[in-house]
Amino acid sequence: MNQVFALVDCNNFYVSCERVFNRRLEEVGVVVLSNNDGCIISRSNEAKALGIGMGVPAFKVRSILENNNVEVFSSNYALYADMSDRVMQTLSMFTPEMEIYSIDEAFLNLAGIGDNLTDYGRQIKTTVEKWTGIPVSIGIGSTKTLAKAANKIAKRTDDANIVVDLTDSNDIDKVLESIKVEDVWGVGLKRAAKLRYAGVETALGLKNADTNRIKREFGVVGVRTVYELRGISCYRLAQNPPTKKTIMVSRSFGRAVDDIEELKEAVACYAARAGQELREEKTAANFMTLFVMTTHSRPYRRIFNSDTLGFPTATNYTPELINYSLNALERLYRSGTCYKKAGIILSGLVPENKIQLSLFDEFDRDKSRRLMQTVDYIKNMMPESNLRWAAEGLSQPWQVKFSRRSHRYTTRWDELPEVA
DNA sequence: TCTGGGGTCCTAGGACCC
DNA sequence: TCTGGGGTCCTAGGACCC
Repeated sequence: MNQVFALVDCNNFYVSCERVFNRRLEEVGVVVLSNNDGCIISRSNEAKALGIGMGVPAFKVRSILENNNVEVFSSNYALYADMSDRVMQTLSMFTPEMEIYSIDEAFLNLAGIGDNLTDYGRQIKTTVEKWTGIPVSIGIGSTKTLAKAANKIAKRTDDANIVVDLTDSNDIDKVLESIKVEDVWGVGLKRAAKLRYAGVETALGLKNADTNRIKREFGVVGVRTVYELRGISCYRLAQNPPTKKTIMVSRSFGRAVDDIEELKEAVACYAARAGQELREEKTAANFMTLFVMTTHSRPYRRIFNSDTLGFPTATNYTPELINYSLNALERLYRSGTCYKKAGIILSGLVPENKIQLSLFDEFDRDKSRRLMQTVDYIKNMMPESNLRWAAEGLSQPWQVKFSRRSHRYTTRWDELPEVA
């Protein structure tokens, strides 16, 4: 049987989440900023029309924002993650198999659904919008890359109800010709420049490119993209989230930090977060890398320094992770230097029930596991409790800034929306 | 003055082994 | 003086994605 993929993508996702709880934001320019209110990472159509680019630093478009009364929000990840869950749950009712590809996108397997895929797509779209308040775009194709392309077309069409189905299309080529090569899934800045230099400017051009040449210039990844454009599927649906291979927790500070005590708090905080994620994944780490980054300093250099170490026994026990990370920090820290960012990368992840115990292990693993279970439980049930390890500090002056965050409407009792 | 965070996969090259 | 061939594993870096 032929494969059929649908790509469902939430429109301007973060902005749409804000709009669900704030009617005032309909039909006006809205943007959402990254951590520390640094960059623009989500824009309403009105904001896009003002020429505000994706990923641009907020300070560069400040006057545009102010002159046009654009509503500006800090990121509210608790809200977005919860809204994402709702969307994904709704989608899962329409397919036996789906892959959650990112916070705002999912691939659905629609093979065997029948002839009228467009109708089925519309049904999905209306249901998601009705149940969650989030508008979505849907593209359908015989490969993931074609579904992505179809989605692109759906997004740029004015008709709000459109679902683009390329499996039904006799003139896929005509559609592909209208897509710029840099808009093809898997073609980024570098590859696009090289392709254009070689005279390939559209998705159609890439589809018809000589595979030997593509292989030479772009390796197997490039060839796969060409095949996918030709309707030969190279990427399967990845089911029930594949286990992570690394876990990274890193943040820029709200301000420059030179005091090692403050740095220690931040690092302990990231280690605690990383440990929690390990346990959520039911994995333990064998390696840890700590990195720190200095502020920009003349002449425009950022110094990045890192230290990797292997644990004697794979672990997901937070106090242990904090200890190791603080030791690593002592090695990296140079007094008199201003730091702007730190982060922890955990790798060599193994299932927690398959930990190879060291002969000289002195920890009571069972006791520590129960302690972590209790801590995680309290944190999940009572996020407002602010339960944390002593090493994470109390006032946390280095904390990331979210000066314009909306309420966490769906995950905090104390921030429920009010009905006037 | 102010530029996010979290991932994956592939490749080339070096170390090492027989 | 001549100086093989094949394989694995690991790592760093590049490119891409959202």
